[in-house]
Amino acid sequence: MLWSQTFIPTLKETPADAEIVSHQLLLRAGLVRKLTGGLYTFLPLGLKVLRKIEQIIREEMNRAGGIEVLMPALQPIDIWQQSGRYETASGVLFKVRDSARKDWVLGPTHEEVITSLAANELNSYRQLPKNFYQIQTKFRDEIRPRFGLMRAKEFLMKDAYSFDATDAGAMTSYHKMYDAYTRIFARCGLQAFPVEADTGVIGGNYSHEFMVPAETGENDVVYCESGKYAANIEKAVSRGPAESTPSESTGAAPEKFATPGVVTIEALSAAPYGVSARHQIKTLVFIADSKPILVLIRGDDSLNEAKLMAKTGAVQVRQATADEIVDLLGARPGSLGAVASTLKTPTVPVYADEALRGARGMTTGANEDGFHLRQVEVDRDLKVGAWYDLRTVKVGEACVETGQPLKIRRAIEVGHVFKLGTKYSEKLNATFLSEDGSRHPAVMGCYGIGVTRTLQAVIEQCNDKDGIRWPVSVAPFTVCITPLTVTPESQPMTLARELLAKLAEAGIEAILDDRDERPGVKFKDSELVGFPLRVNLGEKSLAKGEIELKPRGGTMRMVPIADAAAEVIAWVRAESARLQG
RNA sequence: CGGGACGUAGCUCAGCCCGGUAGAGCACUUGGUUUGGGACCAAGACGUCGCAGGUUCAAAUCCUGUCGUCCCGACCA
Repeated sequence: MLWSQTFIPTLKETPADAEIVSHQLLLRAGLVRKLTGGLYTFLPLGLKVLRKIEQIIREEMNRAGGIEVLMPALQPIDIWQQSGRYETASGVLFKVRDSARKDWVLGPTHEEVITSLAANELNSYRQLPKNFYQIQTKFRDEIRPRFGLMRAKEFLMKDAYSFDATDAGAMTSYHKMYDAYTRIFARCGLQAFPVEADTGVIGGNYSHEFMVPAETGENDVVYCESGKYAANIEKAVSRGPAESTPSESTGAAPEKFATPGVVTIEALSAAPYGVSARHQIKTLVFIADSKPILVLIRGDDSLNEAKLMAKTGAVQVRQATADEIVDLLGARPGSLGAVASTLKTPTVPVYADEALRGARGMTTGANEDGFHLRQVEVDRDLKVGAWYDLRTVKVGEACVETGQPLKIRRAIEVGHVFKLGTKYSEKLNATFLSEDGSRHPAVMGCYGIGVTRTLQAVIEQCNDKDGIRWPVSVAPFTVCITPLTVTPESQPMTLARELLAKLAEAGIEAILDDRDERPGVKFKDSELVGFPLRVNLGEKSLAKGEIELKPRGGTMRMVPIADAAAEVIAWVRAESARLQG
């Protein structure tokens, strides 16, 4: 490929609306251009990278037994109503109306479609297991698209769906995908690691996310340095808070005291009250699937809403408004409590975090503005409907596996594997006949990789002050041939064309920078775009019979003209081998 | 949806506070000189100052509304 015959609009300056380095480099290296918020055009080099990532995914999915299909992006709403997600996922659904005024959905994911297919086509245990996958555009009405391709309204995703006859079979399918994902990210040159994950609206009961460590990620990962435990903070557990919960008896009954104007944990910890956060019970009011619930957390802990949803099985949870709270409890936020004798509506369900078990000598709101209760004993004074682990793990707490202090870091989620069970197969009638003639719903799994997000994650992880540093496996071109003179019959240009042809013969994709630009411009551009290896052909070196090999981010090496092609091929093969996993 | 910032040339930005004929650098066009790390000189082209309304003799500048973008939060498969 000749540089002059493709389209690589590099930018010297950083675009104002790109905040994080990978987004800036996507634009500066001429890989993508924005149409509007959350929608991007892939330019030739960006598209080449995308295709290479897709190819790696295809190879590994095929190796793991995946069968490629392509499903419609435009979907009828009835299957979404059938699965129950027309309501629960309505926040991200793009809906469109046709000329007959019928409504459709632009697919944000494809469980409904693939399960409909399975319902029709997979009728016998003899056909199982099956694992279908596709690489396809997804549409999600993200509330706030951001960071370029990281969170977009339209993006490319690889999604796979497995169908098994048994739970054990489903676990095998799951682990095949888990292993395939490990290989895929390694081959893309990404350091990605699996963590235990919450399943969210998609449902199911077992799940891992593949995370790329990055400060700009949108996820917090809790991990133990031993490597024996890692989990998304939405799911993470520990051996409990660093400081124990008070359990000493302090009195025969709760005692009401005036706390005018005190509506925060901090204010109650300060003089003149001096009730440490650890001695307080935080009472939160949520509306879970349209019904109010009380959630109790120790004062120095914070509620983990993902856990609340997972543990209570609620599909939609939101904080109650101030008015709803006054209606329910007769007091405003800041004076709320769950002490049974103060509850205006004693039937409201009360869920408490495990850390509050057996707590005594606690202080909590009196459900009367400006008053709190002290000497509260949880077992004696409260009616807790259910105990759950609802708190968010904090740095330094003991790892459940090793007891070592846990750490937290930010990360980008590039892949997610779920064991779904029979949630969708039951609702959409994807059943099969087993050997004994009985009918069962297929046991499903689903597995996603954000292809466009993976592309950007590679940039986020592989860059320096000069630009991108593509791993050879996904680089738009592995070699950039750079003659410093480009007049057609000059020695640099002649040798450059010969080298391009020899590399092509060896199956190596190179780009020849035939632009009539000063050397500095070409060097800067090739480093910005991030080709793994640059070959300089300049009059000075050629006069000495040498060609220059400059790996991106490495040191220059001179090789005899005659050996150039062989040296380049050897370098590329060695680099590729390193990523093959 | 709440909070914040910003919309001026293709890009990065100044001008706005304090109203008075639209600016710089880069990019682009032409000519010349250069040619191993984002060259230099000269000439040139490029704008309904996001949009709509208002105040005013006069609005990029002040006021109101609106649209868009980015960030934080909420939300999020």
